[in-house]
Amino acid sequence: MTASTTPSDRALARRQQVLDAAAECFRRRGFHAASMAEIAKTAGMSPGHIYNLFENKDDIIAAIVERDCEDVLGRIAAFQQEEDLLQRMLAETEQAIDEHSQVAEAALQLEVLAEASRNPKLATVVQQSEALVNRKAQELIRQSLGERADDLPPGEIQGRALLLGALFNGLTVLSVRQPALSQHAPAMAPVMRRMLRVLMAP
Amino acid sequence: MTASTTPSDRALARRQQVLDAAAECFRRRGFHAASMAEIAKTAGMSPGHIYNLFENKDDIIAAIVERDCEDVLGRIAAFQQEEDLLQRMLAETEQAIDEHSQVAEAALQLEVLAEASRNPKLATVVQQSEALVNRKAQELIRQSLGERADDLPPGEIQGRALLLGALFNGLTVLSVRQPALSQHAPAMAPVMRRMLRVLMAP
Amino acid sequence: MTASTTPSDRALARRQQVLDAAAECFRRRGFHAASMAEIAKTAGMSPGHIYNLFENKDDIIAAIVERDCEDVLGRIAAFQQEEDLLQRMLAETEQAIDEHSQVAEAALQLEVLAEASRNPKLATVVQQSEALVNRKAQELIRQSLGERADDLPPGEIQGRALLLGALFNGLTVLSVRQPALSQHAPAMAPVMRRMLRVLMAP
Amino acid sequence: MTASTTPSDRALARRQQVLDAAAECFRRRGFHAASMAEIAKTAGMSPGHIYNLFENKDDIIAAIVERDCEDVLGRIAAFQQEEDLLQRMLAETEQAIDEHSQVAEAALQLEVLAEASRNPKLATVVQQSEALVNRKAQELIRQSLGERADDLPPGEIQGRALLLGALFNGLTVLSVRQPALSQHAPAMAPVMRRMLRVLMAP
DNA sequence: GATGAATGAGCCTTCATTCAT
DNA sequence: AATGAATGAAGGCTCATTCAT
Repeated sequence: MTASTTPSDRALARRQQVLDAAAECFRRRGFHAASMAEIAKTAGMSPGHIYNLFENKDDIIAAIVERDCEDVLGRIAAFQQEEDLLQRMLAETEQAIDEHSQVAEAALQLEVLAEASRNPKLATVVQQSEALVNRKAQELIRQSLGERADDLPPGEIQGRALLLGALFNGLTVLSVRQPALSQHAPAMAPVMRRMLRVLMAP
Repeated sequence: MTASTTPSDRALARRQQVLDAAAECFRRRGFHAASMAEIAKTAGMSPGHIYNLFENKDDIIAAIVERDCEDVLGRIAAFQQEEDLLQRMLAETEQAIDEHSQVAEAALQLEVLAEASRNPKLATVVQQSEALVNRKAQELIRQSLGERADDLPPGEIQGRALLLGALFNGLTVLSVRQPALSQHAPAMAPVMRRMLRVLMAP
Repeated sequence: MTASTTPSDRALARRQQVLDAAAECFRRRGFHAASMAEIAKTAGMSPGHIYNLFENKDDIIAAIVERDCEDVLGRIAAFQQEEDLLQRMLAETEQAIDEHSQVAEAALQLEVLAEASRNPKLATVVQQSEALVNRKAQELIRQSLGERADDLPPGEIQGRALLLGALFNGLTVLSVRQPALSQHAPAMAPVMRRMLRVLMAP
Repeated sequence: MTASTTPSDRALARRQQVLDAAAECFRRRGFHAASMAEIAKTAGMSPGHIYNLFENKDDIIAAIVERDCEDVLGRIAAFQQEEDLLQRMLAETEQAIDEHSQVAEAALQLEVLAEASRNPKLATVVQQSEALVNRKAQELIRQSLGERADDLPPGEIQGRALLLGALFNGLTVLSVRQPALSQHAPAMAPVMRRMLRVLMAP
């Protein structure tokens, strides 16, 4: 009758609870400083039970990265519906800058990346996520270019997609390096728009 | 007796030893995984003695950040001697991309930033460093613009400087997200050059 | 309805399943390293249900010891049918040595004994088992001696039975101390036969 | 000046403290039930410091086994000075039986052996110890036989040494299987003497 | 200045056991 | 009878930091 309370579904819901709790703790304290005990308490379950849902602490960040990746892909997909991509991006530049400037979220992302550079399993997840996002970014650029995409030299689209990623990732870094950054969003927006045109227009 | 081995000088040299050792360990293992014992061994002194030179472990990364900052400022200063800045940057784009793609170094930087978002003392150091670098970046841009700098709307230079920083920091992130990145440097270079023109030319 | 699947009978069969699974796990991993979860999985039932059949983990080894004891008693009883016990034992010495040199089985027995020295409940089971086996050993020796048994000083039979037990238990220990032992079985057999004569012949 | 307080010597003394404490705890609670915290407390030092002296908990039993082995070898060596070995052994049979019947010590030995069957590092230590003791046992037997040793078939000495070991190890097992064993020492002694003659006399 | 022995809090993880269903 | 989700105590081990020498 109730497909939503299938054992597996329950476990899935519990996993989400843990992921939410862990993300919160990681943001608050950092990955290493957040203890499993704290995560368990935040998730409203016992430390031991977390290990029925995840292999270990590393497995939790890996799952967070995967979930975030799906989230990003979803947002990109929604974007792709847009008629004139570039116009939309230019219209929302200030907002995009703000979104990439949430310090707590940024810190978590940076820490995950640092961790990934030494944890092979996490590295795999991160790189596969990135590969998916990069592919979508290329699609976005092609879509924005329309038929003129075919005239570009090989590698050009890839180069643009990478730098588009770098630009937004760079904002994330800046938000930690200069938490006052948000005050400068108005100053950055016009310049940003010019860069977006370079990346997405012919 | 000998002025060159004044206690203070000796201590300074010892500090450098520790900083070198710590940077090496941090790059190799990460900030949290590198133990004081390992750092002490690498630096060729006892763990206890490190505490005569630094207040604690956090203090060591703070000092590393400061030293790195001075290094960057020095390189920027050398750059400022250049006649035609933009030409030089365009000529060295590939090399600049490569330099920002050293994974181990990148990981350490990201970890430091993540740490800084939760450690006020480190945050201060990071933000002051960033402020200095940002000021230099603005000088660079002004210099590149020449007298036309004065025609720009207020905040424009700051916006450019910030995005210039974001772009390079973004490459650092990318080098962790896509360690295969270096293969794409040739594809990125032409696009990168166009972006540099947007940021540094009138 | 069907007498052969009476609740009690079913429970008994389930208990055997658990004992088989547990013995296997204990042999493979050791008593402490074998988890109830693993035993349950091996037995093809849930961890929770094991607690409907046994009071706790200790209770399981106790039951294994009891079962093993019955097994040994059965084999001794079969032996007792023999016309000339001593001849039979001398004929099968090599085989007996081999049987007592199975490392995995030996390890489990030693572990159980160690455990018994601190767990009163298990101690009771072990000591009662041993008492039964010892009585049978005395019968065996008496049978082998025939009417000459009556000429022996009091306690002599008990002394022989104990040392007979010690000798075989010693082989078990040796099989762990020297896993290469089986290579030496041929060297031990002749000596062993002389010792058996000392213990079982007049 | 004081060679006995050399750093290395101090560490050695600390190690002995730990070994004494650990042996006591292991005898009292068993290897798995004895916690490092308890051992540390018994040894009068912090848990952390034990890890400056030993690699881990397993390393501690390994060291205990090695120390015990040296102890046994020492006692055998003292025995070897004896003019008439067999006479001495026959004279001290009751005492030897008693010595091998200390339940607590026996339990520890059995547990170590069980552990060794699954822990390769410990297995190495146990087997090397056993090899040394076995060699000494062969020497003992040769010495007892005098020149008649040369008339024996090859392997005979080894067979005797192994069974000599088995016999005493068997007593250790019996002391756990039948803690009341000591009451039977008088009954066992005469039989034991005959077995010793079989093993050590021509 | 320099050592390194020593501390002890705290972490991740495991697992026997329980209980609602 | 049977499940398996859930608990929570406890364990081995690490490591920043201190301090007597």
